[in-house]
Amino acid sequence: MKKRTEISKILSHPPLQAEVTVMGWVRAFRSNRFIALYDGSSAKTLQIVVNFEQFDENLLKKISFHACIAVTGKLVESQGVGQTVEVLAQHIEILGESNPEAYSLQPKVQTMEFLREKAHFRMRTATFSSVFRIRHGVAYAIHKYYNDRGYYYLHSPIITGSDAEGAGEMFRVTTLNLDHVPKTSEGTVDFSLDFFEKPTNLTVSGQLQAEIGALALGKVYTFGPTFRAENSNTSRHLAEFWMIEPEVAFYDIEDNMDLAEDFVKYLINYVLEHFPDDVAFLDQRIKDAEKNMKQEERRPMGLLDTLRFVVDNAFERITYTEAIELILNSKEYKKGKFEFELAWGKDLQAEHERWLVEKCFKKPVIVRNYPKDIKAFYMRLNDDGQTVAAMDVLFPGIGEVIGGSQREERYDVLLQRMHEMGIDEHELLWYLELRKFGGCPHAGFGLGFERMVQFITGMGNIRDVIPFPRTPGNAAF
RNA sequence: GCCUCCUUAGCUCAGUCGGUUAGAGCGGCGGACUGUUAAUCCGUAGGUCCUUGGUUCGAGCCCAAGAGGAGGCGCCA
Repeated sequence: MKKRTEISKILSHPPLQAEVTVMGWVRAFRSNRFIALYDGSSAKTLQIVVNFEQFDENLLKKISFHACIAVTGKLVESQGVGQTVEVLAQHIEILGESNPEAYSLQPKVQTMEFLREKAHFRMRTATFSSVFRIRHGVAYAIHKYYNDRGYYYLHSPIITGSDAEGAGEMFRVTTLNLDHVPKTSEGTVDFSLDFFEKPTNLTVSGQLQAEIGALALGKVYTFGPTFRAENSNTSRHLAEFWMIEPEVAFYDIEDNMDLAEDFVKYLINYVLEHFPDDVAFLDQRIKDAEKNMKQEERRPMGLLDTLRFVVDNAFERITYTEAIELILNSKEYKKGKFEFELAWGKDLQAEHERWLVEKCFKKPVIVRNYPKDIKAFYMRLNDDGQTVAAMDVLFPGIGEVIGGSQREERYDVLLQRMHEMGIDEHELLWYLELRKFGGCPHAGFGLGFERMVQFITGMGNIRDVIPFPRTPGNAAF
């Protein structure tokens, strides 16, 4: 294959007056003369100028929307205002035709719902290519952040024999013949004949295994797929999503909050620094879409301004008890603007979290020290005996992006909490033994990867920031 | 799991009180133009009004069931 130059390289260091060969797909062909070509390497297109009198008419007709072409020509300064350089085409080859009469995408704004059903084509659009470039950037930045700080990447298992995490409904993993399920003499499923000789599921969290790592390697993180079989139908939930779970020995809840805040700010900064064109495009895309919307439906701030604001300001840190008081004393609550009643001991509803973030503080909020009864068994009991050292990081628009805690390192207290919450201690003997032998204070959290990408890209639906979303009733592609 | 809304041309939608031949923009196709940036201008084709059943002289419109989709809530990341 002839050597090609990537569009991003041409745009960043233009080899003016040199002959270049570019290969990519047609985003637009205007006036039978100007091709906007993209090849995935940049959010920007490269303008190809075609002197149509010099080319065969049949060839020109095949330069249609999303057709794949190779162009050789001289790179020159552009005469137009929309771009700095352009290629004067000397030779054009059609690598892959795209018959516009039959092709399902069109050069116009199409709805996210329509494009979601065309997942094999949607990545070709400007919006989705920007989203997935940024998604890659966030993933890379996660590894870079932890690697640069001496953390070890720990691979927690995807198939788990434990169903005690309590993080949600699980997907069963089995090789049993579902048409003829073997039964025990009691009539229950005989899992001793299954592949693992016991019931197994897809993981809902790598946290408990990460704790094993933290108590040996000091600082670890997991970053992998997790699965929840909840029948969740919202723009913030997926059945298959990716989660980052750092776990750190000798960290308490304060250290944990510092880490969470520093971490997410780093990720946003990384994208702002390395993907400015993509962020600018998505920012403009949202502004264009909001032109036809009422004032109250628009975002309070543009995407770029929101990201800069989050990076430049300290997150608000309050306790659960303070949060309850703020909400109960708010004029909105007194006027009955909230759907759900609130009282100490009840979990904050989405509307309460949104009020704290978007109305009260107008910035990300970390809420800590929740009542023990509404949180998981492994969270460390505070001295008041009523609350646990849990923390949630709440973001505007998408709510909870991080949930974490200082873990209960005291064997007796942990055992007691497991009994209180009906957790079978025999299932988690290994977890208890971590406390019995060489235990120490430690803490960690889980960051929802797609929720983070959703926030950074400003996409309204989490299904549009993962290439192939899995949701109830949908596992296409 | 619960609640609400939607389904009309390839796409996005309009369609009045139930009334004759189903409307627009974009896209496609044909042509004109040629330094465009969502190019522009002229012309043109394109419809199982989601499906099934019902009410009615008459249904895109009303009723019922089903299918598909979206939004909100809960669960959480």
